[in-house]
Amino acid sequence: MSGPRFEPVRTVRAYERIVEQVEEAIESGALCPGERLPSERDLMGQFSVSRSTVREALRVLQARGLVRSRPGDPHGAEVQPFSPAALHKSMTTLARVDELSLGELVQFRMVLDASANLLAARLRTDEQLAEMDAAIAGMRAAAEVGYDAFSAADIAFHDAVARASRNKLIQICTDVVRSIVLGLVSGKIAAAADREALMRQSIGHHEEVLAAVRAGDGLLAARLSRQTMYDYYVGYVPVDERPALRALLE
Amino acid sequence: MSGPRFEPVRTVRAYERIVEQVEEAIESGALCPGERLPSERDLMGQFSVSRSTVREALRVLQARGLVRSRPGDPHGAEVQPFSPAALHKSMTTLARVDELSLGELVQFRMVLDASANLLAARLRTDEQLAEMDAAIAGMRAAAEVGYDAFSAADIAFHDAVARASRNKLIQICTDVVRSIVLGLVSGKIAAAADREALMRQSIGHHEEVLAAVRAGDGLLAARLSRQTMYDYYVGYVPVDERPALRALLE
DNA sequence: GCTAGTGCACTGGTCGGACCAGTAGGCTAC
DNA sequence: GTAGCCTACTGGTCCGACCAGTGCACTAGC
Repeated sequence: MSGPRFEPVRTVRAYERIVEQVEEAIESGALCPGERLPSERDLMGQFSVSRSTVREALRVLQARGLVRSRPGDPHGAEVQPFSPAALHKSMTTLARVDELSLGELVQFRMVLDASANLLAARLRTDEQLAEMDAAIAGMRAAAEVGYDAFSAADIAFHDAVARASRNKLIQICTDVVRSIVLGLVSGKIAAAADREALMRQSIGHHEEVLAAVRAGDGLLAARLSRQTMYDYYVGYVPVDERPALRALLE
Repeated sequence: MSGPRFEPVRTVRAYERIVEQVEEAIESGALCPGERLPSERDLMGQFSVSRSTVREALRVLQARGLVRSRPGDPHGAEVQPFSPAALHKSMTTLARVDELSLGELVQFRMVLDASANLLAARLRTDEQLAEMDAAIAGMRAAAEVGYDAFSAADIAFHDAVARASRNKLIQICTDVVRSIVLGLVSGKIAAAADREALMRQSIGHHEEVLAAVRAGDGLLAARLSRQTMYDYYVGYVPVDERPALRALLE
């Protein structure tokens, strides 16, 4: 009964075809980071379209973080090395549209950080362990300076752990979600009256986590890191969201 | 010694200012999904720029998934509800550029799915439990039909678990990473000679996981789900990446 | 000889105008 | 009252133009 299966003809914009072709070239490795695209005027010849169309395609590619163009650059747009900037942008948008609550974000960080610690405890090298040591030393020193410095050292520690997990997706998501969370609460933390006590407590917690990582006890490291994160942020999470956070603690 | 601190003047393109303004309007809620932007010709008046500039801004907004324009639509571009499409796109790019290996992706799925199961075991409602039951029944029925149907039912189960976790970030990331993984391996699974045995085994594993969720045993559900995912995909992961996956298993 | 300075050719960013195919909704003819 | 046409408008694409900025070759000076 069914005749030849006709598929709906999807009209494809000219600039989309260009985006697809360039994207394909980059993803297939035909174009490597650092290499240059031809100039817009060359591209309009190669694709047989007008410059407006070429430019719209380049805008899309730039929005996706694949290329970057600079006015006056005689070499054309530059193919960018991958950066999680686009990922970061869309996740930030997601959070800002208020689709995501602070509780969900912190909960996600607890999940990611715990997993990173679990993996780090089992996969870390001695150099990575040294990095974590250095980061905690930095936290201790920075606590005397102020919250901003402390926060930076704190980030360095978590980054070292994430790197030790050897999972780039964990690293990227950790980075993205953390910066969103900090954007939401860093002002409140900096203004907190008892932030010195908070920082001192946090250093102690981090030392315990590191000890577990050093000992190779992944489960302990994961549990401690969850608890550390919980204690640090629970005060800023609305009361009705806290039970969901506690559901992650044993 | 240091005079007044001058910051470098960052030249901002006209179209970027437009993107920022519209983005702000959407993220602040001044523009809601479903609402329409003025026509391009109106916008060029409001922003005092040419239509090319307006269009470049719209291309960027469209690439970020915030608006969508249709040729001939007399009402102007439509503000889109948030969709993880942009997130998906950038993560897919990341995977295609080979920044992400299959091992890392599967490992990330293990982390997400285990967390979703842990939370689901502790937060699920009876309706959600019924959804999971239905999904497993669907898997059993679909296994007779073929791999595609089975895969769809499998997805339905994991989605139900993710929803029960009550964390939208987990749901979204689960969805995105899963579709990338499936894009990489679904062909191989469909072609596997022993896929019937694989499906039957997988159903059994899922039933065990669901039993743990039903019993409220979050730790068990998490461990079983990690193991299930590992067993299902380990055959497609390069041998040298497998130890990292096993590091997630107790 | 080499360096410092200049000029040029070309770039991307923006503008304005033009045409086309498509759509929605009002209007007309039945 | 309804079916079908008409029109005003849309977004997609093209063209040509101008500007400010950049890199490089060339030149003038040491």
